[in-house]
Amino acid sequence: MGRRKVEMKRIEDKSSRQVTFSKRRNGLIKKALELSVLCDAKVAVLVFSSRGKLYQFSKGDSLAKVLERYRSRLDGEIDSCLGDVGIFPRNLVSPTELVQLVERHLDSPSDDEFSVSDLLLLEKQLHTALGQARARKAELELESINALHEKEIMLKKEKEMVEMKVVRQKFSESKNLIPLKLIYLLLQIAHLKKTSEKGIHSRLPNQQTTMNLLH
Amino acid sequence: MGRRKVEMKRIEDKSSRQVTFSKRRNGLIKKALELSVLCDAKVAVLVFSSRGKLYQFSKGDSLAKVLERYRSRLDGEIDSCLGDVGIFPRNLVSPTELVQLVERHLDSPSDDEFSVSDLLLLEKQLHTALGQARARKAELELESINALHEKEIMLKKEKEMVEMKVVRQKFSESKNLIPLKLIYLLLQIAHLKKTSEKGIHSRLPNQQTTMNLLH
DNA sequence: AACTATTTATAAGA
DNA sequence: TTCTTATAAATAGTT
Repeated sequence: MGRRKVEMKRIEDKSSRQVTFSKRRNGLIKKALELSVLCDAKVAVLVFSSRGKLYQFSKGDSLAKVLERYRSRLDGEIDSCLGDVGIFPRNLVSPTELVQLVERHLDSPSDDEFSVSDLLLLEKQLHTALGQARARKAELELESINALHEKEIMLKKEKEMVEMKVVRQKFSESKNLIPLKLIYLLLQIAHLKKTSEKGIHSRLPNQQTTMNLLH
Repeated sequence: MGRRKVEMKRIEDKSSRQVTFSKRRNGLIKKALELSVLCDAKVAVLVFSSRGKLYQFSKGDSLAKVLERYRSRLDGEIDSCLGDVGIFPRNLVSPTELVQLVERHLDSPSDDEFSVSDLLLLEKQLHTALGQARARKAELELESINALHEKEIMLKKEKEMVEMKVVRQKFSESKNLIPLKLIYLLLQIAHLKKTSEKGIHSRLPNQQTTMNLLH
């Protein structure tokens, strides 16, 4: 819809490709807004320029929620850390061995003072706190891409505080800390596997600290 | 762009809202396709109708990758690890049922506990796996320099160092044995959830076995 | 689901 | 880049 019809293929001229990108990106986001408003739908649009810059739109829900919703439908995606946790023992013991181990344990469980409900509660709390921080952060990001970084810092600190609060509280109540330690290790491994596979550059507790924990 | 101009507000008539939704959704996705082709960009569009049905488009990358890219900017991965651990049991059985199931196993008398040397071996194995993953990750990290990410990493480190400090302190006070059984239960449940949800081949003890163990 | 009168998006030009 | 404008494209209301 311009002076002439354009072929549907990559625009070779860099300059006009840039101009078209800018115009059409705005157009797409406008259309997305209209769709969400007129039809009361939840819409998310993510656009990465070829240079990697991100433009986004979402309405009807925080983008985080839209993504969360999408993730819950994902099929082949190894997206959950539990999936990763699930794989890892295969590298340590054979499946058969593992089955035997588990069966032996379940057939004659021990009297463990550790409360599973405590652990589940803690995890639930963590999940809630993190989810809230995450959703709020996403909202703020949508407001201002330019102010993203400063807000990120603030939110991280906020999130950190919430996390620490829960962790501290839980630890102070618990007499049995080891299970969390192991789970933490599992999560670390899952995380590291995931990030190294996908080339994501975020980090877990640094090496030195973790080493100390282990010995 | 029709017979008359429409106000930018929710269409009240349900039928015409549905028609408009369908038309504009297709339009939006077409526009997204054009943008990605003409300008060589990575574009993802997610649309949820008000009844929750998902329509999507992505090009230039698998949608999963686009989302992953977004997620990597949004959150540290460990957040989602914890988050996923936190929510996983819900889809399997009710939280209450789950807690009861697990506790029933744990509360029974024990005559078969893992030895300390078994646990030490497991830790050693975990440590090895962690180290390997970390090495792979370090390689990848050398490749990419991104100022924003660097800052994110620093923040993350800071946060996690504080966390680990607390964790380490607490652990140093503790000398408990590790309830491996709990870990295995978690793994089983995770696996069950995964296989039942996603219909993926078994990786851990197979589903039948695990089911039998749980009931 | 088609049709078409109109509005809207945008390609090229300034 | 931004604006202008001719034209292509999308679509609201109709059939």
